[in-house]
Amino acid sequence: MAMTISELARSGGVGVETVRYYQRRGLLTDPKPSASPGTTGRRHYGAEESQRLNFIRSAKQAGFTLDEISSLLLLDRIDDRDQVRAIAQERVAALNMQISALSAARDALEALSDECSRGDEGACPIIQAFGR
Amino acid sequence: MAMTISELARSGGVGVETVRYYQRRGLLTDPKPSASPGTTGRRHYGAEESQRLNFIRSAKQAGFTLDEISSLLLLDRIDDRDQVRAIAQERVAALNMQISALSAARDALEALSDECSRGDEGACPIIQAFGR
DNA sequence: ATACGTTACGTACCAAGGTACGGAGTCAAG
DNA sequence: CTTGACTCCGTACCTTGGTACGTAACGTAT
Repeated sequence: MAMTISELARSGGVGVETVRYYQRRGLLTDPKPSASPGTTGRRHYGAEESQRLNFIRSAKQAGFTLDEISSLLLLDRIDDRDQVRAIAQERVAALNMQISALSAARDALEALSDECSRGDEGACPIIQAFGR
Repeated sequence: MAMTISELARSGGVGVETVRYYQRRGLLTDPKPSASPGTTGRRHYGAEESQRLNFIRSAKQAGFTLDEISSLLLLDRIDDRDQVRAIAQERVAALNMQISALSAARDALEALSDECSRGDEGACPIIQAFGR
């Protein structure tokens, strides 16, 4: 359960440098290196840090910025349900907009690509049509 | 029809600096300043540049990088339909994947947000659940 | 005990896509 | 004819999210 930094990184599917970067950003706690084994000890991480790291990964996939993730972690610490929910719903709304935008772009692009393969003369209408 | 750079920028919904940046990147042609009005003339832009700028905007929304947009414009100039179509379909595939990923994230986030508003005790389960 | 792999720490660098700034010239309206 | 807005040009800087590098000290397997 006690992990070194590289084990923690592996458990979260990121690199060691990324873990350190998150620590610098305050997203992961930076435990004092335990002085037990040597004079300059190494840091040890447990399940909690691993969970935090996984949360960061999921939240990033959901489109949260590291700053927003930072806020979420803070709000979780101070137990502010309402704020957490508000941020989450804001993100859901943003995701919905983004999904529509991407869907529209995909449909347009697909239609144009089809048109492009049907005709034989001249350039693809993609640039012309997309430039409207 | 003859526009100054700021009119062109406005027509494309971007800033003047962005137009210049696109010119530096080779995405927009950089016409020689006409020497007709003064000694050091200003550049004049027409419908073609405006269309290109609009194309860039649309393509960016569809998730193309500026480098890819650059390629598309080149392929359009040399009339390489097949390549244009191939790039477009690649992008369609990427868009589909991205859309699924975002939809999954939205669904998860929405479910968690609902759960969060139902319970009353303790912290929102968002961090815990997302951290799995 | 010696070599190899990690760790810690600090600093520098990267890519993408802009955005800002300074200085000089120029155009257009009052 | 003066004032203010705009242009040109070059260069520097910004944000986000990392990645790389160098040094020194450590710990583990042989």
